[in-house]
Amino acid sequence: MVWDVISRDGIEGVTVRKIADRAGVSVGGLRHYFDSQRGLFLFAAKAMADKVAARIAGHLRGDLPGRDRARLILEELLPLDADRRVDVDVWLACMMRSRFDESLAELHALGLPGERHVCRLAVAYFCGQPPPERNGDPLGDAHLDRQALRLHTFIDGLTLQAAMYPREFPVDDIRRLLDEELAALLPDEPPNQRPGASGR
Amino acid sequence: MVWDVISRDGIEGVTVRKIADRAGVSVGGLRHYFDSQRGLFLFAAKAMADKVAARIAGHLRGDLPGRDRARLILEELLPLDADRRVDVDVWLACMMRSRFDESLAELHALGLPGERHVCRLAVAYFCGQPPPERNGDPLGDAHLDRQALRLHTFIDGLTLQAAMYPREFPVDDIRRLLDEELAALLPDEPPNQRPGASGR
DNA sequence: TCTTATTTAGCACAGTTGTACTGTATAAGA
DNA sequence: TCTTATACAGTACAACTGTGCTAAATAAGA
Repeated sequence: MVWDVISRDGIEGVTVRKIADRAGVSVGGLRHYFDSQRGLFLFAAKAMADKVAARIAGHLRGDLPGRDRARLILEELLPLDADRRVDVDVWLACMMRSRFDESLAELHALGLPGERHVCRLAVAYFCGQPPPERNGDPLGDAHLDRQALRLHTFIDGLTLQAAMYPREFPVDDIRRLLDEELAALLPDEPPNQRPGASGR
Repeated sequence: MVWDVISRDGIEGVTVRKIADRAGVSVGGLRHYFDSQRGLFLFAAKAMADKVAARIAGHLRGDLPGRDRARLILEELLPLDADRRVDVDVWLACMMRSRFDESLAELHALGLPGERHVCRLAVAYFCGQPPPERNGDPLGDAHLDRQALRLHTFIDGLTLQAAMYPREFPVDDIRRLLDEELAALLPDEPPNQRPGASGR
């Protein structure tokens, strides 16, 4: 689909003909479903976002220890396997393009708040706090909310670096970096006690 | 120049005609200096990298308190004014494209190590440690080097977020987030003490 | 002055892109 | 059966792209 093309050739390689070829139809056939390229693009991007959101929602059900659940949630944002690598490539490309392409404004508006909410969810589960209800709600504990935002920024950076330099960021390293960051940001002791002593 | 076009219309808006228009020459005139579009692109990208590197090198001279010097260095990587916003836009666009455009492999290869070295420099100055000499050298203190890599990832994330959502990241907030991260990552205690115990 | 090299302009050309349009199967309903 | 709506294929076209080529302007040297 569109995703593979973006992930393989970059977002500039997305042409109606290439997509039609890959989908096994003709350009006219494609146009029957999408009246314009922007429609196709928006559909693909939203479908991808929905897919990731569904995977995350799947981790909200069932009963796991909070920290495991938090890790599973956050790992959906990282390029830890072929699927998620494609997701990240598409996501970054769409975010980049949405800065200049007005037709992707909808995606742009949902991107940052969506990720932020996911990070808040993860932090809440990690610390055994009640998760925020609606999308923009901050965490009850102000300090914890700040840590959630720091985590968000860190994850965005890690995503970017790992996506751009996959050779320098093998999967195990990404997981380890995430774990270390979680341990440093949210030490499992009463918060006014010395938070050092993280694994060394 | 090329930079303005990238920053205004995105990297996909970079065409020889638009650049020639903006530069006040004709397409033929441009071609006299750059035999191909890739040459032009590479030149612009390297010139931008050199400009930023020169600004950072300027902060290495003179004598300032280590922490101020560290902040000045790191702030060169963040979109804190119009110039640096353009730099960041161009840099992100080039990094993105260099994943698929083989002619930018040189840039790609220098991107991550360069940023990493800058972060190591900043951390060294911030903590009064001897700065690394050559580009790939890690910090002497292994823990400090890990913190430098964490800082690097955080800064990449902050850069990305601030570049994509300038409205949600006013300059003062970016500065504050950087300061908070520095304070959290590198608490100002005697260096042989356990890291952590950041006052709260 | 004439000669020559450099710099710039303008145009042509082939290739690619998004999109509109026409025709043709296929399936369903009456 | 005929009718009709849907799902495609194929093509045409205008716009735009990078690049090559030719010619003119300009500067410099002798």
